[in-house]
Amino acid sequence: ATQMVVERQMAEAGGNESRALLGRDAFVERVWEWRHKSGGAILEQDKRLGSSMDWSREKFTMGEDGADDDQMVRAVRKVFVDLYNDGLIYRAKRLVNWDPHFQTAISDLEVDNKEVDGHMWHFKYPLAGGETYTYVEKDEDGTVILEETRDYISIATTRPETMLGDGAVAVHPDDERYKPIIGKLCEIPVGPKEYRRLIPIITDEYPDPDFGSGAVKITGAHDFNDYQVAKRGNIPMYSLMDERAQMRSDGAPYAEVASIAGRIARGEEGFDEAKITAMNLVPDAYRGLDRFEARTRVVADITAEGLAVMSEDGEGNPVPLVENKPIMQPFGDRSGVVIEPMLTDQWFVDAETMAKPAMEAVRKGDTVFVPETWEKTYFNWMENIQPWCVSRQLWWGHRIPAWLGIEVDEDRRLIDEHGRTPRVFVASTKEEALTAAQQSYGASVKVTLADGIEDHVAPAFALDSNKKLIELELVQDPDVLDTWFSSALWPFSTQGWPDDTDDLSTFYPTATLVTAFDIIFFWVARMMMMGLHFTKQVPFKDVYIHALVLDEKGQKMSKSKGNAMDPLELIDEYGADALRFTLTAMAAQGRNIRLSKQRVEGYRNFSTKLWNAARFCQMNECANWDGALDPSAVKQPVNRWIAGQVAKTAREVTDALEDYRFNEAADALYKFIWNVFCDWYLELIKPLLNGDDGEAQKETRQTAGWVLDETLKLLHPIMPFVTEVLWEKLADGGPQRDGFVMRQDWPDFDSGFDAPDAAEEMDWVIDLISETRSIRSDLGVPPAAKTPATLVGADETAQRRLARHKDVIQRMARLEPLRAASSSPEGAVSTVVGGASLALEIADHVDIAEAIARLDKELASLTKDVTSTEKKLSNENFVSRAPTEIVEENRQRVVDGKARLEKLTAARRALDTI
RNA sequence: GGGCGGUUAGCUCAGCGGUAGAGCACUACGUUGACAUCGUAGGGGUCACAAGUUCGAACCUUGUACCGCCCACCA
Repeated sequence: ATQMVVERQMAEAGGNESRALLGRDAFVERVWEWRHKSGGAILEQDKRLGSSMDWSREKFTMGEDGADDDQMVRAVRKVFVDLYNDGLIYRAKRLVNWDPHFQTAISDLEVDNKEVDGHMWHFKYPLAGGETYTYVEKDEDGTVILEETRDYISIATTRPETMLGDGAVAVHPDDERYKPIIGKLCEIPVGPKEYRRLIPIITDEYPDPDFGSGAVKITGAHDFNDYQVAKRGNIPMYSLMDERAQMRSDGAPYAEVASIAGRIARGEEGFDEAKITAMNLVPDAYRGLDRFEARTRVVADITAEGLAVMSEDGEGNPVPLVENKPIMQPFGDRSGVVIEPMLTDQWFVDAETMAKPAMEAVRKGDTVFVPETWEKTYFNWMENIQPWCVSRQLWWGHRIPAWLGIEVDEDRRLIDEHGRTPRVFVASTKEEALTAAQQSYGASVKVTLADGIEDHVAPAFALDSNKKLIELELVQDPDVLDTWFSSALWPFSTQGWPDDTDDLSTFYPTATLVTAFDIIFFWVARMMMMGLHFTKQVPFKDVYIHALVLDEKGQKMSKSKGNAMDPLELIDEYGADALRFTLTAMAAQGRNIRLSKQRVEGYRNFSTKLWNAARFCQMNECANWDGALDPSAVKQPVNRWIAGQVAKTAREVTDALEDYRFNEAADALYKFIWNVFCDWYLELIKPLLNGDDGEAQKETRQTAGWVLDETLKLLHPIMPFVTEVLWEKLADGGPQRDGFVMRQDWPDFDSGFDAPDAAEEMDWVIDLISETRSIRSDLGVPPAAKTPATLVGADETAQRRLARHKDVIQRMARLEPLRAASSSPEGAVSTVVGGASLALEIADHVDIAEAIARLDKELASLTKDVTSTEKKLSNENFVSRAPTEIVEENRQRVVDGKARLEKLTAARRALDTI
C-alpha cells in the first residue's frame, strides 16, 4: 500500500519516468526536489503509513539499503526468500509484457487492450531453391475452387517488422494444402537479397486452417502464441528490439549473423539460448529504427520487390492485399504506449500452485464474497492464472533480495564466456548473501559486494591465467518488486508480521475486506494466496465488494481520463454527510454508482430537514432528561406508536448493516426520519406540546427527545458530522451527554416496544387525515377553509379514537367542527375511513359533478379489485394450493373491499340528492 | 471465442414468487410559529420480447434482441 502511494506521488510529481530514461542520480534529485516542495507533507504521509522507504538525500537507496531492521522490509524479504526456498519463486527467461516507455516488465493486469484500426498484410515467402508445389483449395463440399502451381507460401501478418525474427513457418498438420511442402525451407522476403534467411516449414496444432492463409510465421521472441509454438518445436527465438522497442543495433553485422542463422535453420549448426540472445538479425539498414518506422520500411521494401500478395482495387488494377480491420492492441495502462512482448530474465511467482489453497478456502466458505456472485469472478481468474511476473525495472519499490554472481563449472571456469549467466543468491540481508556466495564459490575466490547500485546484472569478475574465477563482485538484482507483491502481505504485515505481535494475534485474520471489484485480481486474490501460504489462515472472513463510482455518463472515473468528480468539491457544496449518505444509499450490491449532483443535493436537503426537526424539538424543550424515560412504558398512543416505529427502524437498520445492505439501511433511516418522524409524529404531537395536560406534555417532550437521540445514533455511521453536532447541541438545556454519539451503545430494542394497538390507532388517524386532505385537494376546497365534518356510523373504537385525537385531526385536516353522529348531514360529500363514513360539508366550495366523478372513479377501481379477488378465490387451485395466509389475506381483502364499496355507494347516492 | 451482468416511471435506480416503489423531474395549490434546501395533493409503468414452470411471474427456466464489463484471440 505504501508503495502504491509513493507511486502515485511520483506520478503526480511528474516523476513517473523509468530508471533507464532518467538514471539514478537525476531520479534522486527529482524526488528530493519534489519532496522538498511538498513541505514535508509527504514525509508525514509516509510515516503514518509506516513507509519502509528512506527518501533522505544521502540514504536514498530504492527503499531498502540500511533498512534491514524495518519490519515491512523484513516481511517482504522473508516472503521472497521463503517462496524461493519452496520453489514458488523462480528466475527465468520468458516472454513478458514490456512497457517501452518505462522500460520495465509489467504484468498482464497492467495491460489495457484497446481496439485500434489495424492492417493485415499478406506476403509471399518463396520456397528455397525455386521449388514449386501444387496449391489446391477446396470448399466445404470438397469441390476444388483453386488449383495453381506456387513457388511460395502466403503469410498474413499485422506486424511485418517482426518477420526479421521469424524462426519458422507453421501450418496445421491436417492442412492438406501445405502437405507437399512440410519440412522444406522457405525464405523470409526481407533484408539484403544475398543474405535472405531460410526458415523451415513445420507443423503445429496452433494455426487455424480457416484463418488467413492457414500458415503462420513463428516469431518466438515477439508474440505470446509464437513463443509457445517455438518452445514446443525448439525453434530459435530471435530478439529484434531493445528496451525502447527500437530495432536492435548491437552485435555483429547482419551478413555475419544471418549466415549463422541460415546454418541453424538448415540444422548444420546447434544453438542455445545465450547464442540466440546475442544474435541481432536486424538488417543493417533497419538498425536503430523505431518499430513502427521499421514496419513501414519492411512493407515498402517487400512490396517494391513484388513479394506482396496482390489483389484488385475497385477498377480491376492490381494492388497489394492489405486488409483493414480492427485489431486489439495492448497498451501500458500508465504509459499509454503499445506493449511489446519481450524475452527477458525476470522473477516469477508460481501463482498456479499458490492459487490452489486460495480457491479451496473460498469453496469451503472460510472466506465469503458479498455479494456472492463475485466468487465467480475470483474463480474464473484463479483457474486461469498465469505465472506472476514480479520484477519491475523501476526506481521505487522494494528491492528484490537476490544477489547475482556468475555461473561457473566445477573447475571455476565460466559457463559462458561473457559471464552473463548468473548464479543467484537469495537472502534476507546482503551479509547472508555474501556468506552464501563465498560458500558456493569456495575459499579460492575472493567474493565481495559491489558498492552502490548497479543498473545491470553482470557482476565484475577476474580470472586467473588458467581462466579460472578468482575474484567476484556480487551485485544485488537492481530490480524492484511489483507493487502488489508487498500489498499482498498487507493483512498481516501491517500487524507486525513476521514478528509474533499482539496485534497480529488480536486482529488476524481480519473480519472484513471492503474493496471494489476491479481489484479482485490485483489485490484480493493475492492477499488470499500470500495470507494462506504464510499464516495458514485466510486473511479475511468476508470480502465486501462495493459498487464502483462512475460518472454521469457511466464511465469509470479515472484521473487519466479527467472525468473524476472531486469529492472535495462536492463536500464543499453539499457537505460530507450528504455525499456519504448518497454513496451509502446508492451502494446496492453488485452495481455501479452513477454519481449525480442532484442526488447529493437531495440528501443535503435531508440533513437540513433533520436539523430543522431537531431545532423544533429543542424549541419545545423536547429532551429525555437524564434518560429518565422508559420508552416502552409511555402512555400516549402517539408516543407508544413512535417508540414502536423507532424499534422497527432500528431493527431494519441493524439487519441491513449486518448483511452489508447499506442502501437499505440508508433507505430505512430516510423514510423514518422524513416520512414518519417529521411528516407525522412532529405534527401529531403539536397539540400535546401546546396543550394543558401537563403529564402528557412531559411524556411527549421526553419521548420526542428520546426518539431524536436514538435516531442520531442510528444515523451516525452514515452522517457522522451532523449527528455529532446535533448530539452536542441538544445537550444544551437537555440531558447530560456521556461522550460523543459515536461512543454510545448501538440501539437494540426488543419486541416490548411494539405496540400494535397504538399502531392501529395512529394508522387510523393518519388515514383519516390523508383521506380528508386528498378529497379536499381533489375537489378544490381552499386549503385555508375550515369545513365541518361528521363521522357517521362509527363504532365504539372509532368514537373513542375520534374523541382522543380530535384536536390533531381538526388541526391537520382542517375540519371544524368535527363530531360523530348516526346519520349524514344533508348535502355532505362523504368518504370512507376505517369502517365509518366521513361526511364533509363542503358543498359550498365544490363542483358536485367533480365530486361525483371522483367517487365514480374510486368505485370503479374498487369494484374491479373486489371482482378480480373474488374470481381468484373461486379458483379451487388457488384456495387449495396457495399458502393459507395468502388465501386469508385475499378473503379479508374482499370483505374490506365490499364494506367500503357499500359505504361509498351510499355516499355516491347522497350526492345525487344535492 | 470464454465468462459475468444489465434491460422496471421522463432521468438515476431499488424491489427479485402474492395485484409495481423511491429520489429527482413534472402538474396544481400553499407566507397554517421547525423546515420554501419546505408543505399538501396529483399525473405518469402490459417491469425489453417470446415460450415455459406455477393457483399466481417484474421476480424462476429456456430462448431472442439490444447494452455494458472482464478475459482470451485475431497470425
